[in-house]
Amino acid sequence: MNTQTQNIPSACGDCPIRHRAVCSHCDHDELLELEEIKYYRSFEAGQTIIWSGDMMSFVGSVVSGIATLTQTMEDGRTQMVGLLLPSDFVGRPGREGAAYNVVATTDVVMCCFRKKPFEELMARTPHIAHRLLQMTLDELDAAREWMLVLGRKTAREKIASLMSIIARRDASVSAKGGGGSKTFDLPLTREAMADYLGLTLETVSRQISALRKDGVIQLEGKRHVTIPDMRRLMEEAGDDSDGGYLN
Amino acid sequence: MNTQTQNIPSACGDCPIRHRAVCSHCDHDELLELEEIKYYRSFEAGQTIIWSGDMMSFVGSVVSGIATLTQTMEDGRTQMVGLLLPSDFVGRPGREGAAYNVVATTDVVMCCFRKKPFEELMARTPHIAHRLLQMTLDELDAAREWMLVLGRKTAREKIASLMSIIARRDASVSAKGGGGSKTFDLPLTREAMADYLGLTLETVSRQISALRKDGVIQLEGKRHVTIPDMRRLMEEAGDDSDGGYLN
DNA sequence: GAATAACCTTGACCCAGATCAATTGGGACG
DNA sequence: CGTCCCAATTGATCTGGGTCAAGGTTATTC
Repeated sequence: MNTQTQNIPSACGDCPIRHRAVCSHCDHDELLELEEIKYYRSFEAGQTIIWSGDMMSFVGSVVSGIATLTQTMEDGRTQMVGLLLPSDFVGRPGREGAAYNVVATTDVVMCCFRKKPFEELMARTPHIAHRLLQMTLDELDAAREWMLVLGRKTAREKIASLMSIIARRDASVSAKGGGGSKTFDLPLTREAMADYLGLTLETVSRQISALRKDGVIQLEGKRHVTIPDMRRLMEEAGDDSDGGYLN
Repeated sequence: MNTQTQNIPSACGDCPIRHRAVCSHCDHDELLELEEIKYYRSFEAGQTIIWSGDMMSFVGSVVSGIATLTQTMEDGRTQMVGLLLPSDFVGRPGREGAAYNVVATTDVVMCCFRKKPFEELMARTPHIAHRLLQMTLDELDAAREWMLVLGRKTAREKIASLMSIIARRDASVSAKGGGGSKTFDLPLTREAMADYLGLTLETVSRQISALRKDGVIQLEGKRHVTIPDMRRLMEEAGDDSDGGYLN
């Protein structure tokens, strides 16, 4: 029952992603121009936002909710290639067709721009182009990080890596700081995690159980996760521990 | 013994990558500015060009030769996350440290720019920033393509995918066109292929032998490959065949 | 509150690819 | 010409994660 009213910002000044999205470097005048051509769209959980191969008439930013980028082979094997959180950019200026499926995992609100006007605006507005370059470089880094996970990590390390990534950008730090205990809700089903990690959903389930049994994570219900010790989790993920991520 | 003289272009006008690199959209004046701050560096096969974690004082383009981007875990597992061919860009404007190892696979000549001056120039020169955005978006697409390979393809499909990628951008089309027969030299050792594909070198060797036995590829020596039928190779790679790649 | 349907967990078995190990082939060099 | 070295091949065996199958949990609907 997805009847919860999604709060759609009226003006860019109120926008929750104002300072992280493509528009974050824009000054007042540029923002006014953007405001001219923007419009909001809502999508329900499960709905496909863009079909791979389709013409793409708009680009935009995720305002709220979570979406995934996936690639699928003819025989149905699918691989997630991106996880879109609020402020992430969708679409590719300067290209006609979409290369991936974009699917709403939760209810999603997007701030859209028709592609043509946006491209023209971008040509005139270095702030936007520059910010988009930054964001694209960040995504490229994330994709390469993920290639290491997919190519070389064990199933257990993969799960730990996923938990650590979600924890780092999604989590609320619990009251008793100490070793850095964090809590969050998994935004993905077991199957979606499997598609992200190049595993089967059974293996995902087993490894989550194993990490729970070993005390690396705690579960309440199926989705609510607590990480008692981030450092421990990072070790399990095979990451350069002590990499300075603690907070 | 790598004593072969590497031909270093003297002026940008003579440069073999003039029309594909970051500078490809530059007009005459912009090119002059770039020419001011550029310098060439040569690296021998096997030499590390940039160490992960090091300060990066320059950015630049590969002029000739082949280099790889790799990530390594503490226990030695390594994953290649990029293959740099002539005209590819190295380095990340707006970031201090290098995130990956860059290693010369063959002798390499690079056209370098000190980072600071390049960043300033970029801020003044939309043509460069725009071209860099394009190239970064292309790399991101390639990385995501590769995530599907790493996460979901079998060893045989992985090898076929690698062959098909190298063939598509590296190959000379043989005289008798027909089904599109192609020939090229593998620029990578079996071990490097393994690191690219998330496999062991033994598995790479076995699968190459299998594809040879099945007539999908032909080998002369260990490196020289002929693809008698590109369409067949694409099928083996599990790619959307008939995707319109034939030529 | 029973029925349906997602989603998740757990078990038993199997196989693709890893691991360990031996051998081959092909330059470069004395 | 032999030898040294390194890349590559091939074989034998092992195992992590896939596959197939059987429940278990919640939430939603009537």
